[in-house]
Order: sequence, then C-alpha cells, then structure tokens
Amino acid sequence: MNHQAFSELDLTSLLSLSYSTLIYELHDRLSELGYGDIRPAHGFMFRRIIPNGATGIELAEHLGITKQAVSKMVDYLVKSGYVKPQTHPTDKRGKIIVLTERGWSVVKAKEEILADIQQRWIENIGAERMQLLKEDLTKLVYEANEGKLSSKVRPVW
Amino acid sequence: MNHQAFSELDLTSLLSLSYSTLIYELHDRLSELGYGDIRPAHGFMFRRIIPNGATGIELAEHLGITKQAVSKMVDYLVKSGYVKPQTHPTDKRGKIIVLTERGWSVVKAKEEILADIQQRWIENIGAERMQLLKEDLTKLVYEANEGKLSSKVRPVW
DNA sequence: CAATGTGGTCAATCAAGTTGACTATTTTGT
DNA sequence: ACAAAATAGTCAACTTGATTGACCACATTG
Repeated sequence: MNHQAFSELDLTSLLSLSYSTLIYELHDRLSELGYGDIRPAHGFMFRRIIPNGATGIELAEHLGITKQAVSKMVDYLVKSGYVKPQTHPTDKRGKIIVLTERGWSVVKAKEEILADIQQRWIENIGAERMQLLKEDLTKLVYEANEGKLSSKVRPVW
Repeated sequence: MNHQAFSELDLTSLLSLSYSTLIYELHDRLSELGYGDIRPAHGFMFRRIIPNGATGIELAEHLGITKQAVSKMVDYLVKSGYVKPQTHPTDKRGKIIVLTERGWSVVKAKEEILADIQQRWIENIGAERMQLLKEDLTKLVYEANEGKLSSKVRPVW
C-alpha cells in the first residue's frame, strides 16, 4: 500500500478512512487502558450524558436512534459500570442516566487520547491547515444539515 | 440546531458527521433512482470488483472482513442483480465476481451523485480549500496507516 | 502422491439497530 | 374533575452486517 494508491481516493473514501483510522486507534488505546468493553457506538451517548445526565428520549433524539435501541445500550453500560440510572425528580415514568466514576474516567481517557492524536496530526499537516480543515468540515456539515440534523446522521466516537 | 452548536464539535465528530451526511444523501438519491437495495456497505466492494472482477478472498482482504461476510454480501448482490460469478480460468475452487449491467449502472449513478455533491461543497468552501482538504486528509490517512491499511480500516461509499 | 494449504460454503452467534405491542404515568381539553 | 390523548420506558421478535468454527473440494509442495 503506497502513497500513490491513496491519491486516487475520492472525498467519500477519504472521510471514511480518516474517520475509521481515528476511531480504530482510539479504541485500541482505550482497550489497553482496560476499557475494552466500550465500543464506538457508545461515544456520542456519553457526550450527551455529560454533564448533567439525560433521559432515554433525550439520548434517542440526540443519537437519531429509537428509544428501544437506547434502552439496550444503557442496559449494557449499566452492567459494565459506566452509567447508572437516577430517579427523575418530577416524572415517575422517567429516569435520568448519569455517568459513574468509571464513566468519567473513560471520558477523560478518551479526551487525552484524542488530544494526543490530534497533536500528531498537527505535527503532520501544521496547525494552520488543521484549523482550515476543521473550519471547512464544520461549514460542510452545517450547510448539508440545515435545520434537520440528528435523525439518520448518527455520529459516533 | 444553530451554527454555534457545531463549532463545539471535535475532529472525530466532524469527520463522522461529514461522512454520514455524504453517505446519507448519496443513498437517498440512489433510492430515488431505483437503487434502494444497495446499502453503504456494498460500495467499497464495487470499487474492488472494478474493472476486472475479483475473487472472494481478494474482496475480503480489500474490505478487511472475513470471507464468510463477503460470501453473504455477494449472495445478496447476485440476488439483486448487481454482480454475477464467473468460473475461475485456472482454479476450479475459485470464482470471479464481476459487475452485471445493472452493477455498472449503479456505479455510474454513484459517481454522478458524488460529483454533484462535491461540486456543491466546492461552491460552499471554494476549490482551493477543497484541494487542501483532500490533500490533508490523504496525508493523515497515509501516515496513520503506514504499511498496514485494510484490516479493521473498512471504508464504505 | 501424501500432507498441507487455500477458496468457498454452511451453521450458529453477536452487535446494533429496527418495528410493534404493551404498561405506567403525565398532560390536555372540555 | 376527569376521560382521552400523549409520553417514558420495557419486552419480544426481527434485520443487517459482521463474527467463529467446522467442513469440502481442489491445488501446491516435499
């Protein structure tokens, strides 16, 4: 696999590969730190639970998946010790999902690893180009999802 | 969902969202053209089958999945009329997967749609910035996968 | 030409999602 | 005030795209 081979990749492949490359290294390193039971799909759920917890419905909307799917994911994360349910203060039907101490520790580890990878990327392409890259991607995502983000556009770590 | 909300997204989220945004529009439009039975996972398989066909093992290596998974995908694509098996010229065990006419037509449709989306993106951020974006992503993907691309780094359309 | 390797299939399982039916509460309209 | 409708969540069965393990037929190699 040489550099030339990559030059032929179109934008879709580039986005896909850069994303999966990042995710793969992240989860590899999380595994080494003892967080092997966290999978990519769990990441954006954590982002919504921080900082004050969230209900199942809120998580479902945020992730663009059904509440049943959220329910299963939450079950798994409770069993693995990353989150715990709290009784809802005003609604007896509802429950609020919050991070446990282990949950917070994996979020912290994730942030450190991502900062590290991003630093390596900056050393590779330069800080200015990295800034441009982020700006452009932000613009593209924003324009493409004008007023209707969420459903089906399901980000993961 | 306002622009400010996106500004807080980290690189991982940006890559994930720009990718899924692209894929989602692509498959939406393929559906409208009558290719609703093609799913994102099939895309990179087509890229390897073009132009001269490929064996199951070659596809498995290219996609970084097992030969059993390839076998199932091929079954589905044969049933849907996008590819067909040809007998291997020298190895009686093997078979070569090639595109049918319908296979070629969906590949062509895919390319037109992607070109169209990319054109819109260029109008949005400018041709120079698009060039930089591609260069930088190419660089990042290349550096990160130095000599070990493929397994687990599984690109799709 | 026997032993080993390789291309492919079958079957069972898993992960992450879906739809549909249901219960228990809460909110709303008259 | 209270019946009707909406909402939060669960249970169960199914789907898609993957996995592992066992196996068969053919190819390659000492």
